[in-house]
Amino acid sequence: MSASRARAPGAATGSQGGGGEGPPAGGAKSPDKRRLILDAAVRVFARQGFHACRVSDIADEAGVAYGLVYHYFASKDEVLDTLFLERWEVMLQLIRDVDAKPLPVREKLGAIASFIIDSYSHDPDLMKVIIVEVTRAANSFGDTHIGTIREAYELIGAIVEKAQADGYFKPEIEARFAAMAFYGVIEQLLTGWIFDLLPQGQEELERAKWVVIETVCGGLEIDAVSDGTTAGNRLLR
Amino acid sequence: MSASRARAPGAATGSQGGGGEGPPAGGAKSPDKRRLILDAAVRVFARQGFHACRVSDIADEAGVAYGLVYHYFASKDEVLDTLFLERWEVMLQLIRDVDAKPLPVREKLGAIASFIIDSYSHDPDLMKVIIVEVTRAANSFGDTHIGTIREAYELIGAIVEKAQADGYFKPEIEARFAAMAFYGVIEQLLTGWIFDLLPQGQEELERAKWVVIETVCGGLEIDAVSDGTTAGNRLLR
DNA sequence: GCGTGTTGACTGACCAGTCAATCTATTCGG
DNA sequence: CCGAATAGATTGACTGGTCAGTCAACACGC
Repeated sequence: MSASRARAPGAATGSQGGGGEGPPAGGAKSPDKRRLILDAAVRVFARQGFHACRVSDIADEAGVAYGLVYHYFASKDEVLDTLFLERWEVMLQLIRDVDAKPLPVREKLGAIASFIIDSYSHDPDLMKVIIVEVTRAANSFGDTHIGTIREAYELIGAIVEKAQADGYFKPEIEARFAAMAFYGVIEQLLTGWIFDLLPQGQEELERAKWVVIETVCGGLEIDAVSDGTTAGNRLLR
Repeated sequence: MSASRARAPGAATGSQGGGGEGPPAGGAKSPDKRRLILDAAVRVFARQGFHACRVSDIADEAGVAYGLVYHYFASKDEVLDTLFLERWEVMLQLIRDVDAKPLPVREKLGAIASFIIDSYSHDPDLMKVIIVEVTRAANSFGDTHIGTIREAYELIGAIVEKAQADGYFKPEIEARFAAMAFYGVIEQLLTGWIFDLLPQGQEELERAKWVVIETVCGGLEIDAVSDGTTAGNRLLR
């Protein structure tokens, strides 16, 4: 119906502190059913996929009645929209913050790669859902959020551009392409973990951060220590 | 039900020569309705997405009766399976062929990147469908074809491994990771074109091949002329 | 006794897949 | 050569099941 409703004003990440499921116990209201539904949806979407699951699966997983899902969300779509936007917004903010700091490119891009990989490490299901059902779904959801997704690419592109202007990165590789390449490497690694094509111990994830930077920056940087000696030996088609 | 049927033994790419739609006219049989349906499905899947389209949309697009789709294919799924396998098999063969030739890594990987980008250039809709509906769909189809998809990664990984053994690529970046990175960059560029986030003239596509190689190989290769001087300056956390 | 939260049975639409009937081409006996 | 028999291609109305979303009623705090 009326386009997007955009609930969830603040960041609202936190909570989820303790472990148990059980009833409220404490004094305050019941622990935000809305959040309960959202978290359950992540699990269900990750397990069965957005299209293959029913709204009742989400309700069951959350342990609430079917109708309550529609009390908090206008539609099944809105549940996914909310999950995506909530997380993507956090990432956009991180990129902006990182960009604002006076750091070398390697560290800026490293911080972004780390954030994404840590996000996966912290909540693999959520990242799976975002990537599989939104980011990579050119039809349906990808189309709806294309503007938001694009913003991330542009922000990264701006970082690359600045690095080029400062003489750290080769100017002949267009910044937009470089940004896509950088993001593509990260997303493909996540995909590898999601599909279980790549080993995913804590150690591997940590090492992957280094690999991303080493691979991409290595190719983007002007050769070596900018000593002048080894510059432009084999490139320049 | 019974798993895969795997029609389409040969490659069977070609056909589709002339332009017009109209009735057969000539003498021979009507031009392979099966192919007609497959080609129509590509267009419909690309336009509406696999889940959002109805089988009747495919039949309409192909200009055949609804039931005929089921004469040639056991299910809607099988149509997509066929499209994917048909194309992926061609790519796997190309990678094997390239690997068998005695070429420098840059040229091997360049040939693979070129093939994929040319495939997109030649039939964007088909590549869009394969990437969006299969390759990146961790649930449903991605799951079904995971083995076939993985084969491509492994083949590329083997190329990287050999390059490492020959001393062209850094041994400290695991070959499997490097292969994912390489493929990830390409897929993300295609995604950029599919979503219209990146300019896509013939010139851009051609240039992209170079960017992929320059970026990835640049990061993977042992620094410059392997002089020993600039090695391991800032890495090794 | 009002509003927010909560329940779950119900409905209306939608669509994958079926099937009996019709059409077309090819074979073959006479 | 012709017409009957056979097999495959083609048609589209119909069915059965599934599910997103609705709604009337109930719970409960203030």
